[in-house]
Amino acid sequence: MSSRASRIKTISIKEAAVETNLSAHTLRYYERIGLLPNIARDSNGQRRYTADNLGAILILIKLRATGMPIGIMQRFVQLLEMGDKAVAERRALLEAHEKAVRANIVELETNLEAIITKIGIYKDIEETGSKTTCSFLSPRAETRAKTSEV
Amino acid sequence: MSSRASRIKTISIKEAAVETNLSAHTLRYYERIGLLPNIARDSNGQRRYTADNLGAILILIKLRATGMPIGIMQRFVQLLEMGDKAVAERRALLEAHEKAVRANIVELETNLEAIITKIGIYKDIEETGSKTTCSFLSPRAETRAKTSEV
DNA sequence: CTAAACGTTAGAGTGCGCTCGAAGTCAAAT
DNA sequence: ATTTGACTTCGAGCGCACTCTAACGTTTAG
Repeated sequence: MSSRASRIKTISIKEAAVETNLSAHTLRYYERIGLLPNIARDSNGQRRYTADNLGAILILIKLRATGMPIGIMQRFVQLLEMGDKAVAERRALLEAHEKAVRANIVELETNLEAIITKIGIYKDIEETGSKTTCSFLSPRAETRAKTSEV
Repeated sequence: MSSRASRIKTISIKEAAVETNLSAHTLRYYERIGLLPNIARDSNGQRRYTADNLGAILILIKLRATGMPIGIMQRFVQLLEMGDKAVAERRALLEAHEKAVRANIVELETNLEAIITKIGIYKDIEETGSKTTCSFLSPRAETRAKTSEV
């Protein structure tokens, strides 16, 4: 195999920040709290990010973007550090998260439905100039009198 | 029309909390910050919630559950208080929110895809007992050597 | 030689959305 | 008469995920 020293291309924290769309502050923060172990340093003690590091960061970003709390991400990274013998646990963790995200999406869609219905009611009001008492569209109010109209 | 006094059924804050799944604390908080104007009081100064109030709360909850920031909700409530002459603005606000929520759902789905792919990779590892170098499934790492495996 | 540009650390601060605590009022139950 | 319990206000506190500051070190350009 080939490995005579650091033939591997690495990038600075600033470049990594650009690549990942995180701030350098956040990259350091993630490292501090254990989400990014094994970030190499150069002779001046400055961080050098490898392609693998970036790959790891990108998946962490996806986990965050889907609402995984930092605490669970820390657990996930711990499992990563345990190597193949923790693959099953890692999978279980991700599957639990998948379930949570799916539930979240369903909740968003359901609530969005109701909001869209409300938009429709506003359209009607704008067109007819007043509230067409079409009460089955709105479970309450909006077809009502003065108080607490929605 | 019928309205001889308070023939309208109202409920206490505790009951409203149960109905809405918010805490009484949160109901008071929402009122304080202007999300719930016009909550009536009884002779002892205690809050009494009408069905219309509950209706309003329920839609506020849907807005929050879809990620609308409190600040925008305050604006929405202001528009509500202006009555029909602000219907168009209200609709615009909700339509902007609809757009944001749709974008959010798409983002969740996209990221979830990537996570599910990773779950698939873990399944493979569990089955074959090692990493089948099938690099097109994983844009990086996981099919790699020791460092920063994901 | 100095200044700018970039990095480092430890720790403090921020913004959001609640959540709670303290001190007080009131009414019904004992 | 007093206790219980639900309510009130106001302000402080909390958890999360950053985000920034201060003080300092190193490298490069003029």
